[in-house]
Amino acid sequence: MSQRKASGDAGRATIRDVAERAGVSVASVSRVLSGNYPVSEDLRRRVMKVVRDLDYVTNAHARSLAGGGTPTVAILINNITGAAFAHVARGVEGAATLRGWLSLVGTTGDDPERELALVNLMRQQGVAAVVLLGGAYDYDEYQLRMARFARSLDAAGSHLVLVGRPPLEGDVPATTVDYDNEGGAYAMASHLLSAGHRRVLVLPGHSELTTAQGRLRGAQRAFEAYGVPLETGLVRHGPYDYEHGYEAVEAALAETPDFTAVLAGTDVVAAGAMQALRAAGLRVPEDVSIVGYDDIPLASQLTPQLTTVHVPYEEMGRVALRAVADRREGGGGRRRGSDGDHLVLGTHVVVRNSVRPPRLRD
Amino acid sequence: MSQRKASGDAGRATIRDVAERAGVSVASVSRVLSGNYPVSEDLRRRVMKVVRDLDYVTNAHARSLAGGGTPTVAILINNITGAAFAHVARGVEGAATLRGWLSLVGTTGDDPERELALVNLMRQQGVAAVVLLGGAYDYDEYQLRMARFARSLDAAGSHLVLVGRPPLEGDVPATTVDYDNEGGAYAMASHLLSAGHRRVLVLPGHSELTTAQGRLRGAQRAFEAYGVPLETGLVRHGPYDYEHGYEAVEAALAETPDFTAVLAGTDVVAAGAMQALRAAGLRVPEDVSIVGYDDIPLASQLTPQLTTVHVPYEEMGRVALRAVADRREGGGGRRRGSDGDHLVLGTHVVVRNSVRPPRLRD
DNA sequence: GAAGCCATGGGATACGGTTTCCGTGAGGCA
DNA sequence: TGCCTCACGGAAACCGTATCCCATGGCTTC
Repeated sequence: MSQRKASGDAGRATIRDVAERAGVSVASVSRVLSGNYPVSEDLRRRVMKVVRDLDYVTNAHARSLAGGGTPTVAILINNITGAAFAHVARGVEGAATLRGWLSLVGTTGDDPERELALVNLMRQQGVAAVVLLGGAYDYDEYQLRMARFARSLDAAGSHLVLVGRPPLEGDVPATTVDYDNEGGAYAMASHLLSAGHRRVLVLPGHSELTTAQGRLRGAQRAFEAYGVPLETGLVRHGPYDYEHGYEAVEAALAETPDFTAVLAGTDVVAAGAMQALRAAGLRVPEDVSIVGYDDIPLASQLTPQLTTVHVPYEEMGRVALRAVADRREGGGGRRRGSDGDHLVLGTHVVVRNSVRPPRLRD
Repeated sequence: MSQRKASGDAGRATIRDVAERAGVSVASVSRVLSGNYPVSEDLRRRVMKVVRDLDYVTNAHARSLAGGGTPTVAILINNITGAAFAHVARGVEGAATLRGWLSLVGTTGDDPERELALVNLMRQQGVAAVVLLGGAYDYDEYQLRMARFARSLDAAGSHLVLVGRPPLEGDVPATTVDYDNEGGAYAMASHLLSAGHRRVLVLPGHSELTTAQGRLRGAQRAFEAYGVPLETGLVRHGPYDYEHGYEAVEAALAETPDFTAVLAGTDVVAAGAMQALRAAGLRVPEDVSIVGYDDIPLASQLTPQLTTVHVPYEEMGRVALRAVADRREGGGGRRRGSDGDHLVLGTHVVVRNSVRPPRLRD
């Protein structure tokens, strides 16, 4: 009685159960199912019937242990509810599905501990790649940390992909998919400047976030190009959220109320800024112009619709997955440091209705 | 030379490599790592040193094949960029992480084929549970399809969880986590009615979507309770998106322009409706009131901030995971059809600034 | 001082597939 | 008719880990 399983067993059916019931060998069942070996039509029919009867599916763990198995990509994200990240995730997931790959997802909540734990967890899972989403904090430790991740994953036959953050320095086995962050900010600021705005409230984001740094740099370059000084008193740092946009505008209205436009680091920040302006009795765009960054759906759902910078988030996700898939098929023998390790996608300004030439206020 | 692996091997290190290098048996390494068996301090130190040197992590596939392994929950979602779904996903993922569980995610894109493929894929992965997110289309086939999924997963030792849709009929091994959809709509409609609105444009959603049906039913009940007829000419069905909200209001303004409020099936639909009203020169809420449903962040980011129905999406996700975790620990021997199989969470109206008493228009 | 016990470590086996290596039967050609 | 080849089925060796069972050594106890 301690044989194999009892017959009326509740657990899942094994390939042996199928073989036995079909009166064939285990190998034959495997061959029918993987289809990489010629089998007679009769055998195939017999096996498939039992498979349907038993509602059998192969055990993915056993399969990948034995060599086969579905490639899996891990998506690590700060906050799954951020619209931008969600779009990248969709790009990755969509492209993965297209190739029959699986997607694991984990959220780090900006916690380095959790990030480390997740990377290790994904390493255990033997994922083909780990995709890290979102801007990074530019601490000294960061570079070392990522380099360690990259090498660790590389040694395990996996691969690190950074999306939406600057590439790692030195000879690190990682791929970066980035967008022209600074260029977008340059174009956006130029748009405001060419409309005649000179005193612009800038809300770039956290000063230590790489994306915020790039956006601020782009704006600065545009101001320089126009020969307009970017007053430091009109630059306010803070998190990429609605509350920050609201409060920053409130504070600015109290301290330096003579700005005629707001250059927000994010569409969500722009939404907060817009609300605060309205609360103060100012109209958008008649009294104050506003622009955002990201071009998430919110941008076109606000009234007025927001002029903003389009970032190809979903495309970035697709590109990221394609990069790892190619590398995996190409035998991974690519030399490091080659161009394929750093992909940059373009951004562009989307003009909607939130910008007008400035007009004097009382 | 055809022994095991070459020493300078590029693949990941195995437990045997660790054992060999530490001069102990494989069993000892396993015991040190899982920590469920007494080992001497000396042994632990020796093993851990080698583990660090080799940067070894256990192979999750082998582990789960051998009996151990991290439980995994699969989240199946129509569209990952929907804010509501994202919040449920966050709830599930957060609760999963808290317990050391892993989260797989897949998007179905409303395609039954893909849904089936994903359920099977998840079955192969041996997931502890499959969580299906979002409203369902009330076709005849649906009940059968879900019942088949439920039994199939149940037979494989997994479990189906439906979130945000009505429970399955009959004796089906599935858990449902739902919210008081109809009650929320009833309260929301009552809010408008008690403000004095009588002619209300209702945009419930697709007529075959279960959530839309519930929201319409709730509104109807409220109108009945107030003794006000709900005119069918003022009910317009359509998808839950911004464009539908916009177009429905445009059409209504052309055909039946005497409504004083809009009861939107979703916050996003409300955003579209709001935009269309503005485009027609109407003010919100002075000329027309608007209410939404879902209470996604967008609702409070619009101007004016939207009065809407709060749905505890994230909480639902947490509850869903807790349900499967409990069932798994409780030995799964629960009788079916008991109360634990259908959980309903409450909804409530969140009053913001998008409703005013009606006033006559020209 | 000897016997028994507890604390540890090691060897073997099972988990569920894939795949290689053979064996065997059928069919073609001389 | 006999031999060789081709095509497919079956047995067994892994994949990497957990765990059961047993051996061994030191220590307690009589």
